[in-house]
Amino acid sequence: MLSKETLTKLFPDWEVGLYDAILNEAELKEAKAGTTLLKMGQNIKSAMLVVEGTIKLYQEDENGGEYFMYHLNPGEACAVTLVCNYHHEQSQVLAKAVTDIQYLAIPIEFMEKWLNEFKSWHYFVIKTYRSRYEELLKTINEIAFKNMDERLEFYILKYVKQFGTIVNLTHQDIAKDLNTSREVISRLLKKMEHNGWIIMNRNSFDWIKK
Amino acid sequence: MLSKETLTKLFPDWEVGLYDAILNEAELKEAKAGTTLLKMGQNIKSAMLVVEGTIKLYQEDENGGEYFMYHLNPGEACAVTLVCNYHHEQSQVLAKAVTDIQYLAIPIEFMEKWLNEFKSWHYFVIKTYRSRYEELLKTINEIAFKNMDERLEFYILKYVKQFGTIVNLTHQDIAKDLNTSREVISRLLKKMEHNGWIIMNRNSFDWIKK
DNA sequence: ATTTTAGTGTGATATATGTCACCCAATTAA
DNA sequence: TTAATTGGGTGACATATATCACACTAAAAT
Repeated sequence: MLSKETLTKLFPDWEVGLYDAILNEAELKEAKAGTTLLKMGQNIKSAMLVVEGTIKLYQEDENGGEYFMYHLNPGEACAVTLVCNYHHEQSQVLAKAVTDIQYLAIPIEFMEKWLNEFKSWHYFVIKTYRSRYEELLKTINEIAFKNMDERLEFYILKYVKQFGTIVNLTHQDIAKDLNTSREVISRLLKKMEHNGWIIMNRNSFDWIKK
Repeated sequence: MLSKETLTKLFPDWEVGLYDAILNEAELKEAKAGTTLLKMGQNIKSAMLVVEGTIKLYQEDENGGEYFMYHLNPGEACAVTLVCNYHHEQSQVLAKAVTDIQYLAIPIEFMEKWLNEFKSWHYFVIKTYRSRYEELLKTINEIAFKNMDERLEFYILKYVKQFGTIVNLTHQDIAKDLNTSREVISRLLKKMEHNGWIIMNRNSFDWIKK
């Protein structure tokens, strides 16, 4: 069950009334690792705040391509679901649970209301947009200017920062996230192994650079 | 001189006090077409609201590469300059005036203050972030999934939407914005000419597709 | 224990784009 | 008027990445 204490830890900057509003209106949901939480074009019916676990956010194209953009961690919210008007109701991103997760689902009709009622909610929304905007800028920088080897390193570093140096991903997983092919990733990882940046195992490798 | 009337037209959703605050605290500045208004890494000392003209926003990399992301028009604000805390003071984007422009410069010390004082400012900031976030998503979609011919078409369409079907850009201009080389753009435009999508002239072409 | 599947390695080749070299034509400067 | 500059066209080639084909091995399923 969700306690005010948990909320206080996750969202330390909120005002008291907002915790109550969450307790009254939000539903605490769970999802298994691997679940797709939000698809491109899907109608948004509730805002998503992460309580436990990690979510990965992707840009998705018409032909099933995906590009990984950033992680969402406990205390963070999915920006696109914080809809503050009724014009935008379609998701423009793909969201997947990477671990088992718990999240708060808040019906979007409260978004407008809470913006009026709670100053700390207002700040939270701005902070969320701002930080996600920055993540997107980094992503654009990578794709627009970097070759695949650098993008792969950047990708691995994001993983390592989240989960530690043992990278439990197959080459195919990585290839999908970077919208390239498995062979390309295999070859680049081999090169990293030669350079002494990683130690490779089946299904995983260890990032030991520096 | 800046009048309350002008402000009302540009920012119809604001509350009255906010217009007064702008009139008291903002400086109306001008810049010639081509001026760089904001560079990557530059300290942000004021928020930028467009009054007249058009600004182009770019992602910039260490080696001088640029990638065009979106336009800012009158009534719109540069999201990165709407700093609401003092941790982020470095610009992560490059902003250039494409036409002669007028803009409001608001010292960033008012950002925090106005968020507290004016509800309509708060909404304005959120709306700004939200719409820019969406632009970045589109940009990522283009770079991550599309070939240069499609990206060029998308680029031209953004121009056409802003300025009309006569595209007054050299191949070199376009190449720079898409972080590619002039020859590539020349060849793709030639192909579009063959397809009957454009009529080419020196220094410009006319987009006649459909 | 044997078969199947998933993960990986690697050569060969295709394609998109980047780079270089050079040309020509139009415009601008001298 | 002539020279210089800018914009554009195009072949040749380099490079990064995508794609195909196939082999090998560890793990999982039977």
